[in-house]
Amino acid sequence: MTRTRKKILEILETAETPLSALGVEARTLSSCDTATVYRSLHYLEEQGLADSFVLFCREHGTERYYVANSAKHRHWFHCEVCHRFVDLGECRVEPLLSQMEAATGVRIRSHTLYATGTCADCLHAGQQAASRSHQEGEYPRQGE
Amino acid sequence: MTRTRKKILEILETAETPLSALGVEARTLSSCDTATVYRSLHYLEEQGLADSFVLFCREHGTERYYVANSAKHRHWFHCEVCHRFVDLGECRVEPLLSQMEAATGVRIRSHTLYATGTCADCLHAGQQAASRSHQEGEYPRQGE
DNA sequence: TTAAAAATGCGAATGATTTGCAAATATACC
DNA sequence: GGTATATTTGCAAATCATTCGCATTTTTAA
Repeated sequence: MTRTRKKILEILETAETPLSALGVEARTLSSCDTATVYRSLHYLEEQGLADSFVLFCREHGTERYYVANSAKHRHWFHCEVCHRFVDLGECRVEPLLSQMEAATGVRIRSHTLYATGTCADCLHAGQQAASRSHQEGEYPRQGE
Repeated sequence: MTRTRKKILEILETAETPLSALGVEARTLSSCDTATVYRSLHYLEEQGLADSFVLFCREHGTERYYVANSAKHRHWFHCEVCHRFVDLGECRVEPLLSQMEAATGVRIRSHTLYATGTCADCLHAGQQAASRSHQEGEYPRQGE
């Protein structure tokens, strides 16, 4: 493995949350070219050293986020207000997916699950705002 | 609601699978401009009449797919070989998400879950190919 | 060390999605 | 119903993440 790829893998491993390609590039202090970052991330994913998922948010648009695959597979929450990720813990949908596989005859190779909404911090900030302005209402819950 | 938006909603409602914006445009027989299709899909989603999720696949890259929100929220499987969607049935992760909400203090507004791999049809085609060529192996199962 | 293979940097290209603006359509009001 | 106002549509140009071609540099294998 090349120096560049090692460095990028290390960035993913030490990050506490998923990173976009641009986030990774920033953490190399722009010592790697953008194209190289993308190619390295693809490489790491092919090698099973990284996982990724695509997420859309108003602020950042559609971007792909990467996490190191060193620990157990986890799922993430993305705050629509502050745009930070919150760890939702280890994957617990495997059993459901196995049932779906059995029911439909498909062979699942990978899955993507994430949730979006408002994180605890922003929720508190919002409630304070609500008590001041009486404007805050309930967010309807919807799936995707 | 305008004629255009009605037509696009109807396209989503009669589609058996999620559609990309370009898929929707094709089904209007290109009678709507691309920008209008995108704007209408955004409108329908804002109104809660449609849901969407972003999916990456080798063949089509990163695209956003839309489904009508008339029926119960469902989850989808995307075949990496033939690129068709397979219905995985009604959402069954709500209870898990509620637990995650309680554990982390976040407020979930929406979630995305889909799986990718090989559909039953392509699996059979692949097995036939395997019995001829002795090339087909196991796909490692991984999450995202 | 040394040739061949693979990776990197740079700049240009791609492709989905968005935006500005003028024309067309829908809605509100008389 | 008919007109004024607000909203939507079409077209073309712009964005933005991501990818690609190609010359140069780094790795790998012998």
